[in-house]
Amino acid sequence: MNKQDRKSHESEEPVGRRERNKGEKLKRIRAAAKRLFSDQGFEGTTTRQIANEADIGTGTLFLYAKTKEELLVLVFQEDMVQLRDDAFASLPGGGTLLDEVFHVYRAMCEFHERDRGLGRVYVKEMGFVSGPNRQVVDDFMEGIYLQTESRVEAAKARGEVGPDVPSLALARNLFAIYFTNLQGALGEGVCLTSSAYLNLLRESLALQLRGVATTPSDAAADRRTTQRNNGAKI
Amino acid sequence: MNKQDRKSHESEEPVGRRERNKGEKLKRIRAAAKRLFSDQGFEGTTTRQIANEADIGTGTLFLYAKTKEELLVLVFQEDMVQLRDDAFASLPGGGTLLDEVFHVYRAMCEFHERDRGLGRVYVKEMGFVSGPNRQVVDDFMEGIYLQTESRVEAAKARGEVGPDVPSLALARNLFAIYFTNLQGALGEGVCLTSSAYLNLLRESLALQLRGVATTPSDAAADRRTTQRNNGAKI
DNA sequence: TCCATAAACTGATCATAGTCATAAACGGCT
DNA sequence: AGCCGTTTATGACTATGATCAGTTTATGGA
Repeated sequence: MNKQDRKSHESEEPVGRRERNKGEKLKRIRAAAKRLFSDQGFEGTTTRQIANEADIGTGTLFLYAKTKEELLVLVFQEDMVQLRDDAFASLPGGGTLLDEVFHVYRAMCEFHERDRGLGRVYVKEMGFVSGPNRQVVDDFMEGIYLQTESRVEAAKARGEVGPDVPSLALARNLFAIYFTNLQGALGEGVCLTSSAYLNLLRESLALQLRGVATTPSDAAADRRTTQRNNGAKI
Repeated sequence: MNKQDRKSHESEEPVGRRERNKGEKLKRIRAAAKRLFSDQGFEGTTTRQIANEADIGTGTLFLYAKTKEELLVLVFQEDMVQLRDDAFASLPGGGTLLDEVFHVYRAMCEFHERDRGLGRVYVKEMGFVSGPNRQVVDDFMEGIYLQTESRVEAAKARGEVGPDVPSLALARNLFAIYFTNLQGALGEGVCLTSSAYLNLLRESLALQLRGVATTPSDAAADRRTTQRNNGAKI
């Protein structure tokens, strides 16, 4: 409260020197971690190197990230949020829901293929981040789900998806399918941008949309959906 | 080849002392790791403790498991394979495919709930095991998929599932849904045996089976499927 | 039986993630 | 300004996963 008073008549800065310093350091840490992880990989980089590059003490680093893995989260967050929103923003019009979902997840695959080592650690740690950076991951997922739900709603409006289908649950299932495929492919040596892999992913996503019904009526509608292959040549 | 010759006329043992010793040690390591991980958790146990309990040198341990995580794989393998096969073997007759799949994954959830710390590490490492123990994980997954496919085929025979549905892809998707739900629940504090969580899981699996179609025709058939709640009380 | 080779074993040693007691920097108060 | 409680910074230190050069043990042939 005093801080607010002070701020109002002494400075236009929204924060004191303390906060500002903290922000600066965090930025430096992010930059250092990003550069070093990219250059030397995750395991090839030591926390000391990062601390050094960020020009802080080795102990200080762990005030900003409880573990080395959290540093990675810190780094990836920026890129991934950007990527996610770009992918959703660049959806070409006139496609099916499958086309749209595949478009997004393909973009993510392409991203991870660029640095598989980092991708591996990221995928591994994603689910088990705790502390303040937990929020970062949660927000990222929230964004995925919200934007997917929005596409699902649009598909409902087109009559492509039944009105009683739970959007969030569907979004979560689609992500689960993407994520587990990703995990498998990163674990083995499978190339995430090979058409073999991408087709597999697309078919898996299609299967979630198609369901399991016997009726040949919507099997036709579905075949229409499945065959538009969106540039992934066999 | 010489080994075979020798074996045939000098001893009934299928292996020499060397092999036998190796087997013995592996057993001791497994037992030690199991006991210590259970008692003290994964992170609370040091590799030295395990080596000590198994009565081998600290360096020897790493001849049997390249990393500490591989020790975990070693331990879980026994339990999980057993659990998996028990779960499939104990399927009550007369249920839908959803009932059957849910039965299996619920059993696994119950198992992991007993030791969440171990479960967390297991889920984390599962996908990225390399070296000789990679095979252990692959075999486990193979078993899941094969047995699930077999249930899918049965469902096809009942007319519950369309004949053109790819069994393996479906099995993989169902596992993906289970696995990602598990990961999320272990990451947060969510109880894996709470009916809230189990219902969520069941609904997610149901959604994969139901698909996204508008047709109310099989929505009816599906509702029948979904409501049999298999003991998970709300 | 004895030797030569290869395989398996070992604990001292290393590398590094993460801790902690201490110190510096800060902000509010008089 | 000058003091005081609080937050932030620091690097020596600890704990532990993993390695490796040297040793032991098994094996198969002479």
